[in-house]
Amino acid sequence: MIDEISLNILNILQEKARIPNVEVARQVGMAPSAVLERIRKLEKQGIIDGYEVRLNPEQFNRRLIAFIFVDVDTTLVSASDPDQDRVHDILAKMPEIQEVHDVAGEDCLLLKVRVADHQELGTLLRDNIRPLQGVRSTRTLTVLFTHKETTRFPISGILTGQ
Amino acid sequence: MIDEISLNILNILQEKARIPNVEVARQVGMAPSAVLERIRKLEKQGIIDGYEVRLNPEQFNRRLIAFIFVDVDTTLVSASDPDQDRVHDILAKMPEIQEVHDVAGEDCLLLKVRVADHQELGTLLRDNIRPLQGVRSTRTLTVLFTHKETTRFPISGILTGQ
DNA sequence: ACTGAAACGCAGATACT
DNA sequence: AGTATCTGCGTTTCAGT
Repeated sequence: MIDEISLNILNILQEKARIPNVEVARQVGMAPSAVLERIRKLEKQGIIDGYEVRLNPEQFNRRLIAFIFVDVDTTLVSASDPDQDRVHDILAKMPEIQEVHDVAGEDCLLLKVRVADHQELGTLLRDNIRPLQGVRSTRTLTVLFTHKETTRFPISGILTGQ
Repeated sequence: MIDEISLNILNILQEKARIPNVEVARQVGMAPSAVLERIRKLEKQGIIDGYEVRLNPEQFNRRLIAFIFVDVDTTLVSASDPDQDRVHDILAKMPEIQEVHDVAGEDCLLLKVRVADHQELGTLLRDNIRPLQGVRSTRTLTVLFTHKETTRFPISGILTGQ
């Protein structure tokens, strides 16, 4: 279980992760050493997975988001050399591909990619995705406008595995 | 434009954002004050958008990811009170919904949601999404397994708007 | 735009409650 | 699991280059 204080600390860090420990302590009204101990514990328990810098995709010429459904022939893949990487592993290694999911009911993978423009998307599909062994077909949805995009989710005290 | 040193700093912060400034300075071989100045500048330029803590969804009972296509009747919405929030604004305010995109070619919205289980997904669809004015239908894909999920993207010196 | 010095504030350890 | 205290170290400002 996780208590109100730790929840509070996590909420503060979700707003702005790169702030001094004392500042967190002030906001929760505790001694810095106590807060530090709690944060260390949350990290060790795997509740806190890490700290990331959020970069502006626009500024790095990554304006286009696309979702790609990849129809994979799994029988073909399992029949080949078992030592070789599976399609999803190869895809996961490509830096433009941010997400690789197995989805239910469609017998395929769903990718989220972030590229500069439609030309780069075309290149990625033609040169890196379609030629993969086991890939039967792809279907691509490009994003026109993004209204919301966050990794945050509501946090509450109901913790599992505690 | 952005130079090699700033690129280096950003890469270090992408690995672990909550590290001391001196540590970054050591890794890039510069004085802490110089690194601080660069980071402040990157923040002010909007290249660095913020710093986030990465929380483990498993530990907060958010095991299920779903992608939901929401077919929206835009004519109906524009005919109603123009002051009222649009469907995508209402959806964007729901904390379980992490992403709201307009997608090309389907005349609909694509949502990414993160919930506890299929029951919670059902509740979200039935009580919060389908009743919205203008929502014609929804189609949901649930994720069976996630092979990769990151917000990182390759960064290079080719900056725009500089 | 970077270095180095100095003042200040924080981190992390310890002892104790 | 908390506070109080202390030392060493990091942060931040500023003058100089």
